Amino acid sequence: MSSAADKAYTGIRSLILDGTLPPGEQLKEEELAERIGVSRTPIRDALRRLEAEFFITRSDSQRSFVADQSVEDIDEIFTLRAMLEGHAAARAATVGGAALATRLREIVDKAGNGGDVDAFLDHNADFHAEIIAGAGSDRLATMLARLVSQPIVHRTARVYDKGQFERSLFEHRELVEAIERGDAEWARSVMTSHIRRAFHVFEEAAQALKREK
Amino acid sequence: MSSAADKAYTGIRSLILDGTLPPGEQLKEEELAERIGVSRTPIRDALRRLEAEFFITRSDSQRSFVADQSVEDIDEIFTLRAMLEGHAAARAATVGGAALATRLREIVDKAGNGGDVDAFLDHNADFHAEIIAGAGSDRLATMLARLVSQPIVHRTARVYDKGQFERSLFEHRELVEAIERGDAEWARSVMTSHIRRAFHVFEEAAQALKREK
DNA sequence: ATTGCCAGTTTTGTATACAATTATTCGAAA
DNA sequence: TTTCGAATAATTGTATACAAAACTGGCAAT
Repeated sequence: MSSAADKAYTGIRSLILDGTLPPGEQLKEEELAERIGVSRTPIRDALRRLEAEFFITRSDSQRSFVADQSVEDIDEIFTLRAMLEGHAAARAATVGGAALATRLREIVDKAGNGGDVDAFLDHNADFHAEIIAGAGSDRLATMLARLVSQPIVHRTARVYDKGQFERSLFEHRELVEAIERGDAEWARSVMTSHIRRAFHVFEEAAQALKREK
Repeated sequence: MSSAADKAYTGIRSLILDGTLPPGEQLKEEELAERIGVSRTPIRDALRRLEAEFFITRSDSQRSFVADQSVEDIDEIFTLRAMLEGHAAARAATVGGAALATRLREIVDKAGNGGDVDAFLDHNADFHAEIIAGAGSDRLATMLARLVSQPIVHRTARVYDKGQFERSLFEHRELVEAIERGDAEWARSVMTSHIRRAFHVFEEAAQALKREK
């Protein structure tokens, strides 16, 4: 991908993810351009992209703001994700066949069951990507990509403890089994629960964090 | 909205909708700029927007092409739309309350039951917009807006006959009733059928068109 | 005190020139 | 004929200057 626009995209994204630009903050093209070290043109591109991915919202007068991340917003994202990805799993079970099941099993087998957060995140990303690809729907894949690039989704896994990693892996294995047998509704259910559970883990962690303060 | 970018967006959209730019055709920024009468900058904006709405796709080297519209593509769009809008209806039934039901009933009552295609399209757009707004989920609304702006969705109603308009109105009334009673699953089912039926109407019309040739 | 409006400031929109990348053509070698 | 590569053309990317629009603050009228 083009260098400056990519730099702008990842740069702004990082500033949002690490909290430098908090929710509600206005994003000014010129300021960002100076900060990232590119001109306004690639910044504008990046803002459009981030808007498509729900990272930022635009006012009616075209001003950009960092999107909210209230618990309601997160709930909304997880709900949509559960629905869309449940659908992806169902379709994958229908059209993926044995080949998909084999690829998924390989990914699951490679996953260490240790507590390495980054290793789990890699495995998790691979696994979900394979299922989404297996569903064979470009638009579905695009919509999910836009939803899942949301900051909060990334952070959720950080609050997982060892037991939750294991539980996730167990669910992944069950999903492989469902897909192996071509049972669409089983696959959908497992995926839906898998994602809804992730939401509640996050929710509890967020509340615990709030109590600490 | 800004004038040139808007002109570019609607201009390119029209060129795609009326078939001047057929599926698969490459869109060249400079050529479009000349054609529409603006510079490349607003054209680029418009292309990004049209990409978000699945009107165009980009190659790995960032070249833009008019998106395919095979029956499979249409099926995919209607399937996603049925799922998302079914969810919207369910949520609307849960959170919308009597106020939403009243607004919906007004829209339905205002709809003439004659065969005026444009009048029906207006009513239909209003009705669905009200339900989506009633669901109170910005991201869901955004995703649906992107899906439904697809060319084919617009064209579907054109092939409706009088009986199908009446059937649509009937379903709208049933939806109001479900929302009035706060029955989320009833609302979801009616909406899902409503949209899936629309798909099959389109599908048949497409096949009939093919046979004529 | 409140409202409305005007001037100044800030921010985004647009055009355009040039740079970088990607595709294509054409000819030479196998 | 086919394939490879270099030259050339076509296309998209980026920076920048200027235009247009939106916001802000203060002042006047009520």
